[in-house]
Amino acid sequence: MQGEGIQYERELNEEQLAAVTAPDGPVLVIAAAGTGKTRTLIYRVAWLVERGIDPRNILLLTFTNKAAHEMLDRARDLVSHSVSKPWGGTFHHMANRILRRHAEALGYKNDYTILDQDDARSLVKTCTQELRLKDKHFPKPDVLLSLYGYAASTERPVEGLAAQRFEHTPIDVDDILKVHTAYEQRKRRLNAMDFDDLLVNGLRLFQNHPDLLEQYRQRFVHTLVDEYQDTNIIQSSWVDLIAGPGGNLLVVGDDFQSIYSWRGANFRNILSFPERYPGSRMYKLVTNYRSVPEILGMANACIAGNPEQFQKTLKAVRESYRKPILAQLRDGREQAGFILDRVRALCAEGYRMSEMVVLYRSHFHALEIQLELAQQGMPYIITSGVRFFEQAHIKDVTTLLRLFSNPGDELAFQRLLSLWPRIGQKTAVKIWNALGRRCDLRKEATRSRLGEMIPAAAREAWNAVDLIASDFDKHELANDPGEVVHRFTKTFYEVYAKETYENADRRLEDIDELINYTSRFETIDAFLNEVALMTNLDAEADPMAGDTDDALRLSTVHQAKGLEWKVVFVLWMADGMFPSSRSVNETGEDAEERRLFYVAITRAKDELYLCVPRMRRTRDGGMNFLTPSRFIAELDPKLMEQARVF
DNA sequence: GTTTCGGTTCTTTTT
DNA sequence: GAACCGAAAC
Repeated sequence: MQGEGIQYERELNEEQLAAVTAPDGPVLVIAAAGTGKTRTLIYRVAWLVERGIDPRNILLLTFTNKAAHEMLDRARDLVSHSVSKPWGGTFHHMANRILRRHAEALGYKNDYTILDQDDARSLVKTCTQELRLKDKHFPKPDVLLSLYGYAASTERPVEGLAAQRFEHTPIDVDDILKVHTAYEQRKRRLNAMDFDDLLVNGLRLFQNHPDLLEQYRQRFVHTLVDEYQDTNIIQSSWVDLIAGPGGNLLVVGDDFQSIYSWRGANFRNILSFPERYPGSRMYKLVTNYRSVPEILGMANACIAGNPEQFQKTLKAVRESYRKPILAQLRDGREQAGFILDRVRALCAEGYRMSEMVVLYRSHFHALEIQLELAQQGMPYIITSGVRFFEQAHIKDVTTLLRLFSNPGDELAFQRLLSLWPRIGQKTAVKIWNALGRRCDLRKEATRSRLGEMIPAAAREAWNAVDLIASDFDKHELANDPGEVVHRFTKTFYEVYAKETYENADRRLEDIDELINYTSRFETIDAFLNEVALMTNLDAEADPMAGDTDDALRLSTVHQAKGLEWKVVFVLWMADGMFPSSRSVNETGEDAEERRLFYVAITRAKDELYLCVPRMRRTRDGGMNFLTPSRFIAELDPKLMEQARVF
């Protein structure tokens, strides 16, 4: 496709073409699963550029880094004749990009630190400890953080939410608030923002500084938003401001696939778009190219009864094939056995392992099948719970970078010192305070004072860091994050890892991969700025991914969103597991879980297997009988085929 | 007083 | 895995 040669009529269907060539002004595109949503967005960008819009004046917003990369790459290919490139990235990414230039307007310094989940967790933990609230029944940092995060992303006060959530517990809401206040103060003192702060401050910046808003409004003549159904109120307000009333805003989404309400997403943002933007146009994409009609039939049926949605029915274009298969199984072991058998049979039919996926509600549901796959030597890839950049060893080796970049980064300081022998939390805090709550390793005076305070057992470890620090300016290490990590690993962490971890080799390989990855960044600051907003390496960077061998993928349904496979297995279709009892109990509804089930079904192109085990082993060795998932029970049995198992 | 070690328990979903 | 707890070691 060479720029001017895009044949819109030939390359798009009627529905897509209408959306792509929509006139200026607000546009809502309801794009059901597998109807070419990404294609539509990309062609819209191309179309705008062809009509004379400078790509730099186009803003493309997504939720995940992966979607951002995919779209920006494809859009840039399509408009390759143009010199400039569209702006784009995740909401967090864009907020960060803007805040880096204007954070001072909100009382931060522009070199603020971004706290990832792990950092935020330890900060909340410290706050809880300092307030002497740490006892058995006090909520864990993760629980508190999810509450605070939910409050931030729904613009509701913590107080009311806390009262609600801890209603039938002895927990004092005042204590929850005290920790919250302490956490907020602490972040300010550290000049740090967590993920929610990025969005909240991004919005505040535009609300409080109309001059800045105006500047960016002029910059972004056209705004496009992907997965609009997953926006929270902060994100949608931010988009409203950037676009302005009647602005050139095109949002794409599918209310059927809204699955992030637990982190504040509000699918009413998409439902109310027509009212919020009077005169907006709406386009619907319902022609599905992905799945066979049998799978679409089930998808349509499973979601139809949900309340509050834009009703739509997926239209099939593919030829009739096999019905989805319902496999009734004894327990998790039989389930694993069944899947392995089917995978082998399908391979014999000509499918590749990488064309199949095993989906489940929660990570721990995949335990048994993982064991079975490993035992039988079948290759698999799992997108696990812990993200690449949040693994202990990766965080360990980046602490030094953080401290060089921001000498006031207390979290980094404490993590670094805790790696050394005979230094735990208490000692680290003591030394930090003695240094004046700041540790600029580039200053020789700081280094010698630190050296004096280190316990004898930690001397050797300290010397390794001292050496890197004294070389820092001489060798311009600020411009070489990989070199710093490399030196740190060679002179200290390699030995530490071997002493600490059973699987040290694998972890050291990860570190090599990390060093390799840093080469694309010119400075430590540039690297750190990106790293906090990244999740896992293989989703981001093509050099690492791509060449993975043919393997079966295991994934949560959430992580599978937007992807497709020829064959899909869904595990543990039992009430309490899918739908998750926790979700149903907390919200009192199962509509979102049903949407999640819809997402799972619509990932499948050719074949779909729903596994229903009858019982599950409990931790104490007993057996639990399971009720088949309501999502299966409410479907017409004619929509599926019973599997003969063994 | 602190740190370390060993055993135990628990895992929703993500930027 | 990794967070947690209690007990032993420094």
